[in-house]
Amino acid sequence: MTLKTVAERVGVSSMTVSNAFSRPDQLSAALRETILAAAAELGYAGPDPAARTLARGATGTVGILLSPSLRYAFTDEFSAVFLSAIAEELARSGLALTLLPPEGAGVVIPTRDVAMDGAIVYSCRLGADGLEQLHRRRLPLVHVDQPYDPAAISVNVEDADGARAAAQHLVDLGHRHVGLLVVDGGDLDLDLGEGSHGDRIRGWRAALDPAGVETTTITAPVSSEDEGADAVRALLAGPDLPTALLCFSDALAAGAVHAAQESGLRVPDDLSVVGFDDSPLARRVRPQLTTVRQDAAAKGRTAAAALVEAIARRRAGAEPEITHVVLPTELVIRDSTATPRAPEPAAGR
Amino acid sequence: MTLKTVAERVGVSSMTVSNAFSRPDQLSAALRETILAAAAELGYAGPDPAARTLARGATGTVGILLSPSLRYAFTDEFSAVFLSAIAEELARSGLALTLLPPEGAGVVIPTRDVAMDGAIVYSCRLGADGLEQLHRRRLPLVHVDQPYDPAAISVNVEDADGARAAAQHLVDLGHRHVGLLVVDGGDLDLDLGEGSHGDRIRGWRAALDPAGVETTTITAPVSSEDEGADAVRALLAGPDLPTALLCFSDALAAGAVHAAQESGLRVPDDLSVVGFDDSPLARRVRPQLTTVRQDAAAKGRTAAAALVEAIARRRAGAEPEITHVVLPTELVIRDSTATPRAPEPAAGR
DNA sequence: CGGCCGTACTGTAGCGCTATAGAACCCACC
DNA sequence: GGTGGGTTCTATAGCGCTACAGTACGGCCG
Repeated sequence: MTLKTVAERVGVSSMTVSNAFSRPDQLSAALRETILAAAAELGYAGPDPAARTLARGATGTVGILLSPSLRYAFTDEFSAVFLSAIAEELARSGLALTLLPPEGAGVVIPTRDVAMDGAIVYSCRLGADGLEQLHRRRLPLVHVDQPYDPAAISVNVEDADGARAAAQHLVDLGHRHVGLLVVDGGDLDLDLGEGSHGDRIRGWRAALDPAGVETTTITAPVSSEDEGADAVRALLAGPDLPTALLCFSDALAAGAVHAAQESGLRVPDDLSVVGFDDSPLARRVRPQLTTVRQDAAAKGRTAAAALVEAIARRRAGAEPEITHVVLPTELVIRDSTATPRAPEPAAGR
Repeated sequence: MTLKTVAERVGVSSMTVSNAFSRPDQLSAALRETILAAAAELGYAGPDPAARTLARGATGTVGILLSPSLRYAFTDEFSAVFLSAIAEELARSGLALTLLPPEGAGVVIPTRDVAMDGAIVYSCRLGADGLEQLHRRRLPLVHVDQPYDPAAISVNVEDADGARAAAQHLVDLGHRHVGLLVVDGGDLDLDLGEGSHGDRIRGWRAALDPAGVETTTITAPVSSEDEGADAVRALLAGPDLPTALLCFSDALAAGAVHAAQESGLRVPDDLSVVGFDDSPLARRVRPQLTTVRQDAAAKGRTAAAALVEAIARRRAGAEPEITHVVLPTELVIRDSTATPRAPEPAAGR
């Protein structure tokens, strides 16, 4: 059941049937109707996508490499908005979005073996297998929240600036001991972390260290409310509590708030909590979270649009245009931060 | 830069190079090393996926058709867990997951034009364009939360039973007027809705109607906390309030709880609220939600596994085996339901 | 020493489609 | 009435790979 089957049935060349499906302006409307009717009657669904892909050199799909786990991307509300914005922007160009498992399991490795027109790389460890395979394929690529690479089209946000503003806010309120709640994928070097992660930590430090603020770093395995709560429970069980907590994400911050409230602390009176992202969650938590706003939907749309353009240039045979977009962040002060309850007379330690 | 380039460089046939990449057991280890080294040196990334797809008849990708909007799938936490379970289960077979925009925008229509080995159809309107295109392609398909179709492999949950149990719980508590908070995609016939949606409504009614309970139906455009809150705010602004609310999802129920609390009502004393799904959200809301539990991860894994098997059978030339899995639901009684505050002396109306 | 098997490699024929160039024909228009 | 220019349809040559059916050869056995 191919183009040829239909062509023979109608008595035209297979090229004409191809045109009936793919380039309607190349034949008369009447003949096209005849052909489409014959195809429908034969149960022919249209040109085989695989063959078309090979002949045209375009797949209609774009990949996204998410790390560390697929689960994180869906669990985190901010990330979910980002993903859906990408998918929707791509849909406007008729492109589907393929989620690429970061590590190939067996003999088939999606990052190497799935046909696609380009890919978005989202907060992946450098050196990850999948990332290297994508690069080797010379696909049009857009990096999002990755460390700066002059050779790669990238979309980032002002992570460091936003984080610094958040930390400065705590310093200004008078906090002298601040907890840092970050994500530990397992073997990241936290203080020299890559991409967003490292930038935020560096941003916090840029405000805290010069002010002589004591810090305590705690980690959650992934960015989720439950993991954030667990990490903070462990912190609260120990001595020498910080008076404020800077969190890598709103999800972690929300978990932190719950854990604090559970153990009888009041937020912000006993513990100030700052999130990051300003996901919808930030306004649902009570008290509403002070956080650093970034626009997930804009980030997704920007990345998708950049990739669509890169693909178009490639197809036109043009040189790729390397662009580096940096979207703004903004400190949003809500109800989860306040002056520390009993300001310590002097710095501890 | 093709197989042939590498073949000529090494001085072997292109078939041998192909084997070096795809069937290591077909050549000596030494030659394979030589070939791989030459490929690396030339910057050859491996066999072109598009050509391989055409020649082998397998793509390494599976589609998922989500409706009504991509956004919903990510926004709803339950659905996010379901999706990530699918993606993870597929990854075990080396398959990637392609998100298919439900309606094609332009000349390229993913459901018709993207190459894939099979697809999962998730809570889609029957008659949706995308759905029909997938069927026409005769792809291995698995339906999830779709209306019963004897010809389609399907995974469903006991929506009606779960919903009936939830409604019966309210009846047993003595509620005589219950609100139904459902999703209105725009033009669904609510009472005869399809798939999960209709089943849940029918389940509620199966307990409420025989007991003579008065019902008020309100709708939210999508299943999200914010939309649920909006819908309930509108309800609360009117007269003749129900004493309990049955919600299509936990997200809607959570929004309902927030809206009720906002306007000074206590849950469950002034208003009982029942969710559906038992997503992680249900335990985060205060009071914790009474809800109908279904296992999102199991549903995702089951659907993915069924599709993988259907693809394998197809590849082996075997007849498809039509299976219909129905996963259990379970009423989970937590803190958001109670006896109505001031039991009306007799039925109203 | 001939026959037979297993391993290692090769040649060819597609997979189903589309790009491109070109053939056939009709319609003006000078 | 010839010529140029549309429009409509066709023939061919790939796209880059893999399945399959070989060929070549070394070793082992009777």
